[in-house]
Amino acid sequence: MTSGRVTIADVARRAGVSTAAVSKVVRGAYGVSAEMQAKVSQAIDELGYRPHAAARAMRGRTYTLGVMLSDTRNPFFPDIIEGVTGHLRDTEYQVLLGPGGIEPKTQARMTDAMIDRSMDGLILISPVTTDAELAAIAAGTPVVVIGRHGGAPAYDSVVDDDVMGARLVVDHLVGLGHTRIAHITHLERARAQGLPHTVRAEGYRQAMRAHGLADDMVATSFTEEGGYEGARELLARENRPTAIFAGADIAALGVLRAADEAGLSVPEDLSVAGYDNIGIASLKRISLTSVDQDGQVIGATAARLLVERIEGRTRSVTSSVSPTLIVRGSTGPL
Amino acid sequence: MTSGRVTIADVARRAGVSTAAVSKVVRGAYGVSAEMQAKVSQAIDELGYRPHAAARAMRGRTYTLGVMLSDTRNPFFPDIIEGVTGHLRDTEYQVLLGPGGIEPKTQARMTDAMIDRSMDGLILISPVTTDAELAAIAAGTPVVVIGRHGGAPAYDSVVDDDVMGARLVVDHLVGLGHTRIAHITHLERARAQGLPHTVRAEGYRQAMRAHGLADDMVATSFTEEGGYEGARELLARENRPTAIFAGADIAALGVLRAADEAGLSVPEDLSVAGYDNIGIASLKRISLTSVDQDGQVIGATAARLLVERIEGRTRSVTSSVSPTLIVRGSTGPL
DNA sequence: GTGAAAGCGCTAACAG
DNA sequence: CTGTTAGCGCTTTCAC
Repeated sequence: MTSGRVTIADVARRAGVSTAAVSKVVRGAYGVSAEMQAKVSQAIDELGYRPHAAARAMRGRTYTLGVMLSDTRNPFFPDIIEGVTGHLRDTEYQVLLGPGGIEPKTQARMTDAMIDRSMDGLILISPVTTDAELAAIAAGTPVVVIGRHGGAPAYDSVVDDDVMGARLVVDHLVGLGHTRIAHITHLERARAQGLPHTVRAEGYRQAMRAHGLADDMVATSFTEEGGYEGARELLARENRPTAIFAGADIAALGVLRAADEAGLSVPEDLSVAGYDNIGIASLKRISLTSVDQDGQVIGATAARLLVERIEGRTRSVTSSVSPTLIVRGSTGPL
Repeated sequence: MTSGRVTIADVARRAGVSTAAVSKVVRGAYGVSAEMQAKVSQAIDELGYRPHAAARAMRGRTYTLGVMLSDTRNPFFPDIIEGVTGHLRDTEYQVLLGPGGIEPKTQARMTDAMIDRSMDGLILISPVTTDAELAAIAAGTPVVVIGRHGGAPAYDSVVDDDVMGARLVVDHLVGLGHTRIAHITHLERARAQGLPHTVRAEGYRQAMRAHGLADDMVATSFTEEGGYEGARELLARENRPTAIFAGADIAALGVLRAADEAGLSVPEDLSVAGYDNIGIASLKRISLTSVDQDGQVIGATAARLLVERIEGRTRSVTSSVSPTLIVRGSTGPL
């Protein structure tokens, strides 16, 4: 092993060509003869040359795409990530994930860090930020936003049709005879709009109104604990709901805990539904009725749109994925 | 907004100093007067200057640490990540996660990608690779390996005492009167040694022998499906085990599903224990007895060791974290 | 204590 | 089709 790293100059010397030629071969750029291609490729293999990403970043691309995760703990993310990496598997792009946390400040720090590192494009999952900030980011770097409704010209969007998802749940519960159907949503401190929970809550409200029913919402957080607290509050009411629709499965798990503790049988005494159809929802012991949004398709779509943008598309695209209702044992007739 | 990005030269011009001076102030390097410091800082704020990571990478550090994730779906990871990011919160370092997948090949591709991107250090979580490859990586970049026993001089290690964890489970089950205690482990295709599942299996075997009992293992995978399949196989035996110890909670969830489907009550007909104490293990409906390894501490420790290495330590360190047994409702007397 | 200047490895014109 | 050359933004000697 030589002292330093193998550079393009080493390869050029070995192959007896110029550094520019090596650069072209590496990038598969136009204008190289087959002979040159062969010589250089051989030298690359012999020397074990690997392009230095930072040096590339100074002039061209980094072939790095960043995915900003808003909450590492959300079991829905692995599906999206799998969709993204799966779509990019046979390309030159590498995917790096940035744990942004749930605070606007930490998320902003993360996106800044990704931009500082010259990433070629960014996928932001449910970013908690203002439209203005988002537009500012997208002005300098190709961006695809996942899970935020009401797209903007500056970036592409991939969303689940959350209004439809919420309606599917309400229709299902009403069909079972329920009328006192409560909803647990996520309390947002930031002034961000069009986030999934907001739209789900709005869809819930619309669907209830369409059935001539009064809505009943409580805002905690999309965590197991948040669902638990929300359910405790709802179940303590004198005329308690007979069904609870949690805006996320993770919160629905908390609802189930609260029901267990209150000695209520599910679904006999209380029907429970969630959203996201996370893996454990299908466990027999959980058997949670949930809305499935196919994270893999969402992730793959986001990756596709991002690459298109990087490669030149400027017209904004919004892709909407239709959810489906998965009925399981946690919901039943009144 | 000017056409290009704000560079160190812009700041220097504004502050009326040299670029070298600005560089020193930005890095907090030795040898700058308070006056200089103030002038430059002000110019940085006014211009909104941000250091260009790629340019820095050409000469010095990138202030980027990479965490290679071997399986995004493992619910145990968020704890580790939280520990890592928490420890690094008030430092200049940024953490980027690399989804390496479960294949040796994809993991290698990921670590290569991280090295190409000049990351200052790498944390590898349960990497599936040979000791030789690991040593080669660590020769060029500071590395901390999580969850792999039998450390090496080239890198630091943070491990859970898996032998102890397995013993805790076996002792607990034997104390409840069980003698036919089976273990579900992960089938490794690669020739990697010292991975957690291997050590847990070995710990299980040792503990069983210490009690004068015969071991009974089945190797599938640490997934919900793997646990399900393993349990199906075990429960189909004529003299079926009365207790199943799964090497990971995620697999234990599959065991519970198999038990439910077979019409077996837990823990009356079958005791089930897992490992990792993932969040949902505490849900009343799951109530899984499990071994807790405090991922936050593991993550924070790994981050601390990595920074120490980056800053010059060369002596290898291995940090072992003691697990604890969390007894819940899934295990009971025979 | 401060500044001038030489690169780090690569890409993008532009000549040949 | 191939080679020469000029930087990208930053850090780092080394003079002053």
